[in-house]
Amino acid sequence: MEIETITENQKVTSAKKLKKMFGHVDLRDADLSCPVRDVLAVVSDKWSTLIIMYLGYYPVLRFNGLKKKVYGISNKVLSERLKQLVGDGYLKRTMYPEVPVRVEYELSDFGHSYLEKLIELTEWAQKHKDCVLGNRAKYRNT
Amino acid sequence: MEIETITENQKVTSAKKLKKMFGHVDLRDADLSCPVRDVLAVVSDKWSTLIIMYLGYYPVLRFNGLKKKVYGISNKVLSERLKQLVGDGYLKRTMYPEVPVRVEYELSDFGHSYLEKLIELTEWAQKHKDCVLGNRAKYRNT
DNA sequence: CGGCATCCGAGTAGATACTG
DNA sequence: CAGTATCTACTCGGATGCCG
Repeated sequence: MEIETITENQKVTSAKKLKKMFGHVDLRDADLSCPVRDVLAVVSDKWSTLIIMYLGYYPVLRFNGLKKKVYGISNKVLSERLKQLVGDGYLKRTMYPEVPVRVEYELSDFGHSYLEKLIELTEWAQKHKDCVLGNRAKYRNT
Repeated sequence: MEIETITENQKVTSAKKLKKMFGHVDLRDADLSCPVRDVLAVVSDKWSTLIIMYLGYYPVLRFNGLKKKVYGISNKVLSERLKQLVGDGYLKRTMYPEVPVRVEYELSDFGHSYLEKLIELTEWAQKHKDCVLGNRAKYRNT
């Protein structure tokens, strides 16, 4: 017993969903036309994920605040990611034209919706990490 | 009306989950100690995702079969990803010592479990892609 | 057929310094 | 404070050729 058993039925269901998703898409432009890939690009990114998670934890953070939380990120990358995340609508950016300026970042509703998915995924990952690590250990005979 | 509304309650729930997840983790080694990140690494990868999805669609595929399906992937990367996916337990690799050899890849139960998560995420992405693309269009004034 | 070894080019991250 | 600019270093993907 390693993980919960996957029934044949579930497999078929998955296959059907996949068929609906890209069964009709020509293979050749699967990654060109795929907007999903595009959206998923955010998941892919280590820093973006951390930024979003920290903003789910601390509702509002400023640039240097984020920089402290997201340990190890450089100015450049943080600023890039923030711009991208704001541009894609995950974050809301509010600027207060004081002196010195104050800029606050927080999750948008869309960002929160995304965060929920991200948390689900993370929970799954935590539940199964031992499985992966176990497998990895077993194959440590290169 | 852009996306389903996120209630305050949901936000609080997310925050609590996050707290449980890494509230106790020291920031400094968040990405060192984080096994989740590790597991998530697979999601991050464009090719791995495609491989897993195609194997959810076609139950069994061989090297060159995969290469045809996962259009545009190079031998090197395919072989790397396969090795990694097999090593992490997502895929099962069966070799038939015929001449010429035949090697078949299929999803393990763990892989199927992962695929379900992946599909969920993809469905979410599809549902929200317009939102992202819309946002992106709005911010096209750099 | 099912890969692995090698080389090369492009993109990306990181560190540091500087500006409104 | 909230970034931008620049330079370097390194990784990663793609193409090609070879081997059991």
